[in-house]
Amino acid sequence: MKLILSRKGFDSSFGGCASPIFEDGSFVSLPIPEKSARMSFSDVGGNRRIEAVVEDLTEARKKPLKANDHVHLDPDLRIESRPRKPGWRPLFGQADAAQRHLDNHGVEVGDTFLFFGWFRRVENRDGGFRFKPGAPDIHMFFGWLEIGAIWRLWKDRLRIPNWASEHPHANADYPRNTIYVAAGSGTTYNGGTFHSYSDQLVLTEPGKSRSRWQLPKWFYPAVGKAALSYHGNVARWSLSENCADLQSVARGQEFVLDGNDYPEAVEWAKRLIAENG
DNA sequence: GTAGAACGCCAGGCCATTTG
DNA sequence: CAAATGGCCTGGCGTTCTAC
Repeated sequence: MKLILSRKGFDSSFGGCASPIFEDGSFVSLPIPEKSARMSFSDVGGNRRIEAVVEDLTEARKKPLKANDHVHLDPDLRIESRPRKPGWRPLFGQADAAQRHLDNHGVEVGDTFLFFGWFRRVENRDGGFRFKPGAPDIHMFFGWLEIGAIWRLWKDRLRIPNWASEHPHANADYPRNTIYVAAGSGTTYNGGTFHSYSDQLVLTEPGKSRSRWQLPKWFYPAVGKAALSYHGNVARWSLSENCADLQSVARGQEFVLDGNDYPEAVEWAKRLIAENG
């Protein structure tokens, strides 16, 4: 099995601010703006009115984001984000160079995506949201998807089932357009978002900038084995007593780790999902 | 000819610095 | 505080060079 650490949601260029962690510890990864998309912030919050949060957090900017700005809802992990058709399951679409990276690493059915993004605590003051002064910017896991099927839409002729038709990569014409479907059967599936904040979900080393990560010790690149993709340079890594520290790369969306080379990864991911999913 | 190596360029992220 | 700017980094990919 392979693990794929996947950077998704608001970042410094798309969205331009952190996704919020609320005062009760719950959080939501904000979908990135995309003009040509079919849905807006107002359409994808479901029980969580993310459009209000987005407007509050960006209103001081020159070009604030608005509730009816269109968004690319991907990965689509929360059933409650939208009214769903029967049979719905979490989906994740990828294309272009990032999809090639996944192909090159042989990502296949049975592998698991762990999605992370840029998060920061927010608080509610005078009826509006704002980032909590002094709260750190962190990279944090917010959801997962175990691959049950891969729709290689760019080369295989197949009909997208009705329940998946709203996904932004469905009936779209991206190069190497591919959709990953959550594993499962019937109404159960293995994918979703984590329910609330836990230190276990945080990648960023406390007190450091968000790209400096603190990982389990076994993450450290083993001699003769493939390192976490994009992170083969050992100078990026350092070992301390209990963990491996990593200067994560600025570039890249998907970082692949081969469970054959790092057997601890399988249990680690299972536990992360079991305890936070 | 053809496969593979070498090269240069680019995209797309984060971040330090500067500016307001 | 936030916004703008430029630097840095690494895999993808097209082009050219090299070996057979």
